Amino acid sequence: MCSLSTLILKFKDKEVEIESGKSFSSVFPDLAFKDKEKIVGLFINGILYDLHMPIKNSGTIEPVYVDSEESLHILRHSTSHIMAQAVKHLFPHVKLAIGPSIKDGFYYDFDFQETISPQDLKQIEEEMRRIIDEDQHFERFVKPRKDALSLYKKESEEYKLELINDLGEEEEITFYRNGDFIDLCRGPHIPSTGYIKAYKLLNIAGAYWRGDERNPMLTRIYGTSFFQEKLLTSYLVKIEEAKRRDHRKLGKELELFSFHDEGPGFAFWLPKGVVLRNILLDFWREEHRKAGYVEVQTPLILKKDLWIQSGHWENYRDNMYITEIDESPFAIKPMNCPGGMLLYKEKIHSYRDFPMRVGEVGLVHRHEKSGVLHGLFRVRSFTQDDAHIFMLPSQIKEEIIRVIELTERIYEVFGFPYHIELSTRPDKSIGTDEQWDLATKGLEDALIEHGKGYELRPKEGAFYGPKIDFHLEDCLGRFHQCGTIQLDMSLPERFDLNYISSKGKEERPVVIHRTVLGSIERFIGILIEHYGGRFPLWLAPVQVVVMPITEKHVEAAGSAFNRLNDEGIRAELDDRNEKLGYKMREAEVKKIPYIVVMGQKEIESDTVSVRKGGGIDMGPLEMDGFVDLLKQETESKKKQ
RNA sequence: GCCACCCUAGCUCAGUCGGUAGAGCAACGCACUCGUAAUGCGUAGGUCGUCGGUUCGAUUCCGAUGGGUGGCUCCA
Repeated sequence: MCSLSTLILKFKDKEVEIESGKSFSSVFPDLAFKDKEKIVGLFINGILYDLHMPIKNSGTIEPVYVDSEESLHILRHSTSHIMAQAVKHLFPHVKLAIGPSIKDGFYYDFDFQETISPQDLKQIEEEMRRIIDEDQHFERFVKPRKDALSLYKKESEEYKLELINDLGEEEEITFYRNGDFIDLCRGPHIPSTGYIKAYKLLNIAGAYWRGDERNPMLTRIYGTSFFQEKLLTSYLVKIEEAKRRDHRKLGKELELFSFHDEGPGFAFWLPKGVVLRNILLDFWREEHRKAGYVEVQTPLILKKDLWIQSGHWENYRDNMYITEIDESPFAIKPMNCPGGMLLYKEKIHSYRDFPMRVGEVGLVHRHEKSGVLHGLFRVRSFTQDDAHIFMLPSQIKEEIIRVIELTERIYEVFGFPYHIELSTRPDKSIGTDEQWDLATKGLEDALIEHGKGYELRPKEGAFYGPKIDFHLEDCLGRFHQCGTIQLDMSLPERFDLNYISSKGKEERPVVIHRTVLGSIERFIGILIEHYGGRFPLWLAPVQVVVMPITEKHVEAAGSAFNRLNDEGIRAELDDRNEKLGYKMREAEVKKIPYIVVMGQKEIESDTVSVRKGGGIDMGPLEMDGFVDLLKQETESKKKQ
């Protein structure tokens, strides 16, 4: 890198010569960009820079305009600085940690001397307003390490000192200044604070310094910002929509499940919730039967010795509930696999049995830390749609592909897009390097052959093997981990599993653990939010409500209800002595798919009046036709 | 587990700068017999999460504890 040389910047078909070390803002007059005031950064050879950075390489440049994804990143990073600046004005003794931009906004971590509560956010926002209105210019500068350290020593900014000390010797130590605020920062930043047209501080949370629970707990303030007020508004509307769809709220309103102080993290299932669970499991069993699975059930409580043998005692004990029976220690199962291993050993297996696909809808209990519990998404007791597949090492790839395909078939019915992650060996694990390499390669090969892309998650595997995880994307763009495929080369060893090979010798089988839905509880939570409580007909706990107009029509409504009931349709009869509008409203609030009205007209014409949930009047239908319609819609598992 | 905040009737929420509480909906009763998102009137319902402290007096202030919410760490 030569600071005195001349650089050549290419933009479209133009070329400009500039002096090395000048910033992009100084290049502007020489390049014919349109809407220059809307440019907040540039790509040079595909790498993002802001307008403050000195140019040190020749290359092709591409402007970054307001409202692109990259520009939002720049904007939000700058907004986090302004928030820190405002906080520093209001709380001069605060210590600064870090303040990056994140997916939907930004945060800054502070070490406050005083406690900060959500009420303080308003005041901070007001101070930010002042800074933004001043339209302070951002300015980038470099400091020698020594100066940078002494600056922060003087101000007792211990976190900043730690950050500088962690920077490599050869790295430049850069700062950004706007107004009276200086922060150690790589950038990029917007040209001036006035670029922030809309911002909002959202919430306060605790966060460990550098994400390590052994470190001090800092105070994190989250916020977001946009280049346009209306984009902030629509973001806030989206948050409101997510609140409306919250499965904890809908679960209560729709009477699906409940939680009680007496069992934190343990869901209670109400009649309608149980209907939903059973429908889901019926569907699951049907798909698994077609895919060649059998189903078993293993006990909830098993002896400690078993958990020692499986490695859970050593690696998973903190998450296990321990109990005692006849003075010997037992544990409630946190996973189904050890029980499954015992079942395998029931008899001698031949290579001809393979692959053996053994499902188990198993209730597991895990002690989760109290702070992580979250509705059905994170509970202490949940039902895994588990299966263990026993097979030859040579069958790994094909079998994993079959599991992926089964998973896809099931997700497709709900209309969930998803992505796949491959997690490799964690620090705390059992098994040899060789086993791990082989298992990881097996998963990798299957993913490559299957052809859908995947993300690599180093060290995120289970303690007994690498895993493939499926992350569903719901209708609000949030991700949820559901299915998982884990290749296990350790349990077969620990349980001394064997099969008789074609050569008549005892050999070690390979085991896959896998789930598709992951946890029935979590999956139902996701379904509730995905559909906003308005389930497609095949899943709806109540499919039809029949309502007579007055007491005179109760009998006719009753026979309509009986007919539906006999046809296997989940119907309810609302024969309360209430006005039609009242009952109608209640059925709509409960998001019932179909409402049947029975009055004089219907009795005379031998029809039923049908209203589709959501307010669509379908007019009078003959009962036979209506039943067919319901059956077809149920059968097709139509998405909405 | 950690940080901040919250906990008042079945639900959603007012309220009390310390003098033992109120609305709407729901429930129940009565009247109305009704045509596609709330008929009217009335009745009942709360030791203000629990325990302790300060105080003449605590739902209110303080402390502990339980549960929840938003995050962090962890995870199906």
